Parts: sequence; C-alpha cells; structure tokens
Amino acid sequence: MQTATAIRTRLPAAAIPATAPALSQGGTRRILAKGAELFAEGDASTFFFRVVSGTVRTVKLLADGRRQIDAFHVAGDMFGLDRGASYRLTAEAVEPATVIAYRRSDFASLMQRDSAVMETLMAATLANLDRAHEHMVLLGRKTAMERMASFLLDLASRLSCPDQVCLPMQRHDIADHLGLTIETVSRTLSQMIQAKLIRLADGGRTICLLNKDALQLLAA
Amino acid sequence: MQTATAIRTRLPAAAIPATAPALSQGGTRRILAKGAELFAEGDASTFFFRVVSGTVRTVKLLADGRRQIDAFHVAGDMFGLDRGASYRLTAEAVEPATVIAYRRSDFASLMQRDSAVMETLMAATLANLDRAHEHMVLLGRKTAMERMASFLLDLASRLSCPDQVCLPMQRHDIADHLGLTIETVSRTLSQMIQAKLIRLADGGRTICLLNKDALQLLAA
DNA sequence: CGCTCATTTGAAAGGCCTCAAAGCTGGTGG
DNA sequence: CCACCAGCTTTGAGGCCTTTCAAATGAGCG
Repeated sequence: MQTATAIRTRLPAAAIPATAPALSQGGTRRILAKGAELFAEGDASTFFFRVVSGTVRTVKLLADGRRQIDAFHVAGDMFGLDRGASYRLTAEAVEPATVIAYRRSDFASLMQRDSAVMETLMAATLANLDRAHEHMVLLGRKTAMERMASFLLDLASRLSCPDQVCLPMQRHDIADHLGLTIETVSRTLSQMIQAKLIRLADGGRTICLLNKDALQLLAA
Repeated sequence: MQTATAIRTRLPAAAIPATAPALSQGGTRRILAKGAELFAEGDASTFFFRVVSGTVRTVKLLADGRRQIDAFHVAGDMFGLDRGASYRLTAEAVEPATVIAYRRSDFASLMQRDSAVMETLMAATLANLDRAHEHMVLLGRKTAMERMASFLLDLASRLSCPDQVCLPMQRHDIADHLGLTIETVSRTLSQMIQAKLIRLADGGRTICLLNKDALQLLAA
C-alpha cells in the first residue's frame, strides 16, 4: 500500500459514536480490495455493514449504463439496510476497505429484547436519509460549481481533515455522484484553482481547501 | 371542496398496510388547508406524521429561494421522522389533507416494550430512503422526458389509479420535484400529448396515461 | 363578467455535455 | 534505474438540452 492510501484511511471519524457500541458484539470483519463488490442491486439482503476503514460507494445503474452514486461511505457509516428482502443498490469498495458485516437475521430476535440495537439502526438509517435529502437539493437545484463546493466541504468534514481532502475516488466517481461528467468536474476544479479556492497535490488526488469561507458561500 | 379534490383523495392506497396498525392506538388527527405548513426546517421535531388523505410535500430551500421538493406524501405515507431534535425539511399541504400526528416522546418508552412499533417506523423510514435513492437517479442522470415519465408512472402506481393520474399539485411543484423549470415541465407534457402518450383532462389537472408501456420505456 | 393566477408557447441565451486530443501518473518490464 | 504503456485527467471546440425572458392563452373565483 502506498503512502497516499495510508493517509487517506488514517482518520476514522466515527459518524455514529454514541450509539454504535450497541452493535459491538456481533458481526464479522471483511477486507475488501479496491473495486470489490460487496453486493449488487437485487441480491438477497442477508447482511448490512459498517465501514471500519476505507471508502465504499453505493450505486444505482440505469439499463443503458448511466450511473448514480448515491453516497460514499467512510469509517463509521452504515449501509446495506434496505427495504425488503433484497438490496436496492450495489455496494463496491472505492479503495481498499474494511467493513463489518452484520447478519440481518441475527438482529430480528435481538431487537425485540434490546431496543438500543434498533435505535442504533434507526439512527444510522435516519443519517442516510438526511444525507439523501441534502444530496437531492444538490442534484436538483445546484450548479456545477455549487455541487463541487458542497462535495468538497462535506467530504472534508466527514473525513475530519479540516483543510485538506484526500480523495479516495477518481473523477469518474465524483461525476457520477454529483450528476455531472468527468470533464465538467475537471473544469470546475480548474476554475477553483484559478480562483485560489483550492490547490491540488499528490497528483490531483489530494485537494487543499485554501478558502473555506468562499467555498461555503459557493456551496449555496 | 370541488369535485376534483374529492376524486383525488378517494383512494387511500395503504403504503404500509401490514405494519401500520401498530400505530393505531395513538396520534391525533389534524385537518390541513391547502398550503398549510405542518412544520418548518429547523423546528423542534416533536411529532411525526402519517397521511390519511390528501397530499403533503416535504421541501428544502436554498438561501436564494431555489426549492427542492424531496417527496410528495399520499395516504399511508409517513414523514417527519428526522435525525436529531429538529426537522431537516419543511412540510406543507399540497391540497387539503388529513394527517395523524404522533408525539415522538410517546414512542420512546413504547418502543422499548413493543418492537412492532419500532419496526413500523423503521419500515416507513426505509421506504422513504428507497424513494430517495430512486429520486437521486432521476435528478442526477435522467433527461426531462425521462423524469416526467418516471414521475407519472410512480404517481399512478402510488395513487392506485391504473391509467389516470389526478395531479394534486401544480406545475411549479412538479418542476421543483423533478429539478426542472415549469416551462420545461409544460413543454415535456406537450410533447407527450403530441406523441399520444398522455391526454390532459380537468383543465390540465388530470393526466390520462394512454400508453403505459411506451412511458415505461421512456422512464429509462 | 372581469380579474388574477396558472399554464402554455415562443425566441434567444447559457451551462453542461459530447467528441476529440494532449498531458500526466503510476505501474511494469527491460 | 529508466523508458514505455495503459489509464486517468485536463483542455479545447462545438452542439444541444434546458433555462431565461417574454407574452399569449386558459382556468378559477369573486
């Protein structure tokens, strides 16, 4: 593993710190290689997951190949809790990642005795729903520049790197998350550089936020 | 109340029929006038709601007035269950509506004894999350025509009117839901009429789906 | 019946996409 | 250790879909 990845994964910001311990008993650890698929849309949903390190993307595909990445999940995030008996989206590792898999059936009985478990899952699901709401505003109503600014600030806060974002994903993933093309993503970043809002490092994989206040204004 | 509204609200399609009865004990009924605000983003979230009849929209606003309607809630749907102590979006009646308000604090203790209640809320939340995922694909990756087709088919299925959609909302709401402008919504509908996919009735408030198969293909 | 608001339609502009090619990066093998 | 290769990223030019601005038409209501 090269240095860049080590840096990217060194800060596991616990997204659900207060309630997550309720799940500490069960679950099995899984190591994922870059690009590995955890589950696909339509698969029987026997597990749900929590990210320990690395990044996982959840994806929806249209018949003609168009892709929408609904979220990037980082350390502490939960995903794979879907309605019904099968997954509604596909999950893949964006970079080498470690997750903990919880068997759904194990919790059916556990939840009846321990409401704390259920509340943990509820909190995680509500967190995902909240992010989805925010992302719908971005996709439906923001310009390319606003989307990019929102994305960078969001990622910076979630990775708890105050002024620096080590992007675990490539431009194509960013584009499919923000509802843009890779060219527009690249052009938008170039404009931000020109405006001295950001600076690229590590061959374009790391973005230094030079002016967070201005980015915040841009994020609309 | 005019006839159109009566028709629109006469079919309460139970979205969560199996589990909803668990909530039948509590809650107080509220009658909402058209446009009435149930709660606003940032308000303390003391209640969550279930639609009995009519339609409620949940909305997010940007500082400059741009609006994104994340969902239209019809009979049987639940909304207002947000992360944290305050609502993350605003809820307003699209048309005259009846909802049942459940006090959040009443359920904190109830859930510990009755896991069925918690499961009902979880199922409702997962349903909302699922819709959000589907809508993100629409907003991020579909064309105006595809968005409109998807919207009409979705509404038709949820209102359980096989081949007819009685729109409770006006063009402006549709536009803010689909990430378009009212002009584009209108033009897209006109194109669909020309292609004999739909037919307008009731002064543009009712849409007859003349060719659902073709619409399904268009929805992508 | 007239007023107001919603919807439709038109024309022009703009932002993002598509197509295309050059520039970089990182990994591999000589 | 360095050159080469494949894939990712950036940049350029042109086109298209949606938006913006504007005005006409239609519907609901006092």
